[in-house]
Amino acid sequence: MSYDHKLKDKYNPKDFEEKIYKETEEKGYFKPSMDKTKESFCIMMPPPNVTGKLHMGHALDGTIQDILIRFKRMQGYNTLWLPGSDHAAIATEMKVVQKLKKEGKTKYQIGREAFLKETWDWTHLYGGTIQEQQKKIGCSCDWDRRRFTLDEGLSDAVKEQFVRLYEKGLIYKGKRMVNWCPNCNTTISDVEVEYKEEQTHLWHIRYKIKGEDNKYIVVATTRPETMLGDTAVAVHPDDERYKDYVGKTCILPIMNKEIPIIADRFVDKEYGTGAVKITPAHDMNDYQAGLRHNLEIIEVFDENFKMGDLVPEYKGMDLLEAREKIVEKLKELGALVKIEDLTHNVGKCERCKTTIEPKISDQWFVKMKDLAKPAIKAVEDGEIKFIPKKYEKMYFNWMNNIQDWCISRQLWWGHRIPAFYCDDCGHITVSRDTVTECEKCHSKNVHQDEDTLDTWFSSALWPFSTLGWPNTESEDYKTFFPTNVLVTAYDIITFWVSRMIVSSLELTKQNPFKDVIIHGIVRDSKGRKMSKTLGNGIDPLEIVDKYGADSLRFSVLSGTTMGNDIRYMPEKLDQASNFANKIWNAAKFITNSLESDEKIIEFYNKVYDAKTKKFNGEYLRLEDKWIISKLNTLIKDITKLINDYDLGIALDKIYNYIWNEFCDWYIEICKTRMYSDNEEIRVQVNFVLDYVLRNALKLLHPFMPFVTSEIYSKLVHYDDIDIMLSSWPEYSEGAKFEVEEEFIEKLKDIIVDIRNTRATMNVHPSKKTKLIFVTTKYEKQIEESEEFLKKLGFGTEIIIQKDKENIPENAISILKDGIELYIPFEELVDIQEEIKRLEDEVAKLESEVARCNKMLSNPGFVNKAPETKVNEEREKLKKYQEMLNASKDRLAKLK
RNA sequence: GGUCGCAUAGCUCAGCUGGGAGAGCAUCUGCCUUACAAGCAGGGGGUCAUAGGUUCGAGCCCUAUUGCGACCACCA
Repeated sequence: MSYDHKLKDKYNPKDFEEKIYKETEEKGYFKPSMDKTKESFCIMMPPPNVTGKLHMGHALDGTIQDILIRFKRMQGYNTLWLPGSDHAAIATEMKVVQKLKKEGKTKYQIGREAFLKETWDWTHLYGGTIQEQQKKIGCSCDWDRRRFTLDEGLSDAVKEQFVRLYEKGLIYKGKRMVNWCPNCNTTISDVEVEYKEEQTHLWHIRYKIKGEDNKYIVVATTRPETMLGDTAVAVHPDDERYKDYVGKTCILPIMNKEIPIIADRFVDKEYGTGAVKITPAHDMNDYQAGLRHNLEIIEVFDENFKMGDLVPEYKGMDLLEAREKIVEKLKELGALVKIEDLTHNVGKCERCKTTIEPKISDQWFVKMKDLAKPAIKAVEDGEIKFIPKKYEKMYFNWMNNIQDWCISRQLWWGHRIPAFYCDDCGHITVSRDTVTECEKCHSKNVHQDEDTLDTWFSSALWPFSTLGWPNTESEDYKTFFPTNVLVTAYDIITFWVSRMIVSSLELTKQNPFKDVIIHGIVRDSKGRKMSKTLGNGIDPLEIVDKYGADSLRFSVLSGTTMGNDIRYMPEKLDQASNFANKIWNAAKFITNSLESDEKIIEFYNKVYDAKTKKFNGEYLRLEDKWIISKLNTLIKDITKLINDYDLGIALDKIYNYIWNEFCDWYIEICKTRMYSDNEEIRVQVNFVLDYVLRNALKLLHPFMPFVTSEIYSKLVHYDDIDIMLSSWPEYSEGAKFEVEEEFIEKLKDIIVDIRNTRATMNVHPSKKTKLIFVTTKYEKQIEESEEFLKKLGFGTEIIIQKDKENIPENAISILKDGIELYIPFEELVDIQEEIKRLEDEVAKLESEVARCNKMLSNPGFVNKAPETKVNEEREKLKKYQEMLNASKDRLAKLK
């Protein structure tokens, strides 16, 4: 059989990336093998918002997961990477609301049912784009198992969770001060509030102390209009100024109402006047204080955030208008002490920029304290590990101070709360199925709660709802749960990761995953967050288009550490595509000159014993053993690094091996053999080139799947397996050649030294001379390198001898541990130059010897440092001393 | 305010349980050497933020200071 080994002349990712993705997906390579004899490995992709577009964060997230999946797949695991998307309640609902707005409609006009239909339509239309984009960067997920948080199965899981928690008394309905957006008419989670600096005033108002003439307490407020609802004035308990007032009452102006003066630690003595008016209905802090002190809650505004009817005069007024009127009135009454300028942060709705109003309302809550306990323990016990570990602190900090979780949202797009109210007797039924009859009074007048659940309530189930839970008998659930790894950014540890652990432990009694890999955020080259408003975002798809997916993947990972933010340097893309190009050219060179597959395979069978995994060194040359040995170590390192999730370091190591060792050194060395007339020699070197490249490509494949795939298919065909399904290289003792490796390192040094020496001596590169090696240790190896050294143009003749006899007087010496090299440059050498060079060398060696001596004469070091370290130093000293003496001798002779 | 993190070459960052300061990019020098100039061979460049402490020995451990960042809470 003959195969096509030809690579295109130029590296151009467009020629093959899309093609390879399509082919491998069609062949079903992304699906799990479901081989029962194999261990399973599963990652759940954090579901991107269905409204989302691929950004650099996704690119990083996807790349990390894809690397792990491809790595485990090659290692033979039954691998599943399950993708999907999140319905993203607010984000999606807003998109549709905006669309309706353009058409001149509101969601209330068209009604809930029609609105949901619109939203589903929108979702079907735009929801798939991010998946297509993930394919472009090479994500090898099983797309057939893709899930959506509003899928039927997942919705059942959500109901199941709600009902179970409710039945255990862990979900309750309660009043809570929430962020309310008067424009969107909904509560907003704290995360969706953005703070903006605003110019305003601090109004100082005095409240008369009851029963004392001319004694007042002055409060400072930014919101005088809420004073109508004041039910107390608070001061700090340690505040000397107000000590006498605590326990007394004062008179609320305008309302002419008597309210108590209380002491509470939340008051900041330094701020304002140190006295605060308490309006429990319209301020988070005041509400809490109100609860602590049992204060009445008086609402000042009506539902539409106009003035209520506390004072008929202001009824229906806009808040700002009312503020003016009230301030005027206070002035009139002489209660206004002063107006201070103030800049402070005001909460705004992230979507519509309306000022957020705190509001008391009925909401559903999950009691978190008890649920959090096992979740904390799982991490404490190390059953769930965070990588890097520092993020466990963040997790603990959140979990140990956990508050009850408000899960209801006044939105339509989402899982509707499965609670049903009887209009006649008010009884609440929580049920998995739709309730049409009150279970208490059998009235048919029942209606379902209008609200939906927080998006995270469904995302919390993601690791198992996607596998069929609550059906714990499903094949996928049994095979893949608990999952292995979760990959995400640190900003959602609290909202998502913690809640998945909680839900999973409560509902399945198992940990949802074992390792949580936390990566940083991709920032721009100046270190700023990428954002739409700044316009500094980098579109990963543009990069794929220009540089290819492999380069994108390389650029987000190379030189990074897990967990740290990544400053995205576009220059890395050049580095990446240069690298791909380098491999391409090397591969082109190798495959173009390949002998026939049959001959190479025949040689392979001769040199390698598959049973013992051992190379027969007799058939290999020095440099072959060296590169194979290096590869062997690399395999071990990379496997460990990926298992430890040190992906950035792993990638850089492979990069370094391929470029600096394989291309710049090994291939250069091999050229003479590749052009040899002797077929045996050619086959031998072809085999090694192919062997090393093949395995290096495998190591690189998880990182850069496309270019490795394309090249791999052009190498010698031992079998027809694509690189994706080929087996991960294994470290083998039989591929280790220790002595030679050590020698090659020396040889490299020697060559550099020869070059440098010639440069300092001003010897023209074309001028050749004899090289005299003096060694008792490496005769054999030098003999093997002879051809190579000559080819490099270093010598006309290589002489190897055991002692220093017959060395010309003025030969230049290069001293290495175990080898001395003499270059008789007599007629070319400037004696003065050589003396200078030797003097430098002596100085260098002297300082080394001094350093060793210093350490060894330090009694602390000798007595307390580990013995191995001390011996190391002793040996170094001996070595340097010898070299120093040799150099000194020579210097003396020259002089 | 609470919690956590970061500070190392001009830039972006590595640096393991404490034991002679590293990579890539940039820069400089010499090379169009038959896979690759998107390349090859070399060189220069650092008081490891500051001040103390522990230690025979600190980039690494401890304390304080300065600067930057993140998360949570809050901003009457």
